[in-house]
Amino acid sequence: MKLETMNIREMCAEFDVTPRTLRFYEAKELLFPVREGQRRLFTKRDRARLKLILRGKRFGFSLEEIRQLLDLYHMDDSQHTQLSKTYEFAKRHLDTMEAQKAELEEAITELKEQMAWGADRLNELAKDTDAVA
Amino acid sequence: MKLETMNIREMCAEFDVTPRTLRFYEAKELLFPVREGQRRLFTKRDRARLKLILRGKRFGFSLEEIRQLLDLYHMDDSQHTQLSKTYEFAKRHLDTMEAQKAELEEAITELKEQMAWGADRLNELAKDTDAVA
DNA sequence: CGTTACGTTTACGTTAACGTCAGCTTTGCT
DNA sequence: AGCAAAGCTGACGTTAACGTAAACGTAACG
Repeated sequence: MKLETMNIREMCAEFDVTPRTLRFYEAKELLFPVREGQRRLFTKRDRARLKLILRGKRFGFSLEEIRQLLDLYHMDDSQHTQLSKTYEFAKRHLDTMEAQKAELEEAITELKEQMAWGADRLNELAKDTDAVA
Repeated sequence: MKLETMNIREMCAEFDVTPRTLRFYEAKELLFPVREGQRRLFTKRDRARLKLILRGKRFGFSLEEIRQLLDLYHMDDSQHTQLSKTYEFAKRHLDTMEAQKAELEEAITELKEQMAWGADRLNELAKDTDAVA
């Protein structure tokens, strides 16, 4: 079973992106599909990376930042000398993510407060309408 | 005390942005500084909005999305007819933020796992080095 | 064996979010 | 009065992240 690979259409369908996007990510060295003739075949590794790429984008990271981060999830023993450096990078990244989480929680709280205020206004309006009716 | 307003320099200093950015945000109707002659004076309201703008950016929202969201924090009684609509919009936004929070937590967990793996590698390397030494 | 469908490369176009620069006012200081 | 600093308004430049279109390859299908 060599169904480990997917063609470009299948990738697009699974991740809801365009072919252009996948080719663009390859050009930027975010993905490394193998070739069958001239066609691209995306491996399991590419799918794992793409998932991380899209997630990173949702968090507001640039593709360049994401490219660096991807290495964190592909550390292997061939990178002994870089491992320590990569680990430090990961740690910093973790810090920013936890900061982001804290800020997000604050934002959620504030928004909820605003919505409570809005709900009160709506209730008052409803009461007025009832009184008139 | 009319120190409620700040000039453009003070704003830049406080929020670490350039004058160009503030003028740009005004052009995009994200900020509404009053004018003293031709100069801009940023009010407390502008500062509150800018804070939200910058936060929104850190979460990966576009300025246009942010512009819509800003109204949520400035609902007043002059918007009776729009209040309900705005409230629904806020609710959807809250959902996306909570989804984002969930995803962020997942990402943090995964990254920690990767780092644990990396820490193990580093420990092994240290042991090998000790054995040789 | 033609044509339809899918894929490729190359290259120019587009949008968002500012950066940068030129030229004009206004203000504060001397 | 003179002049530098701060601010203003265009207007063009720039970068990231793709979109879009042209021109070509090739594999399967009727």
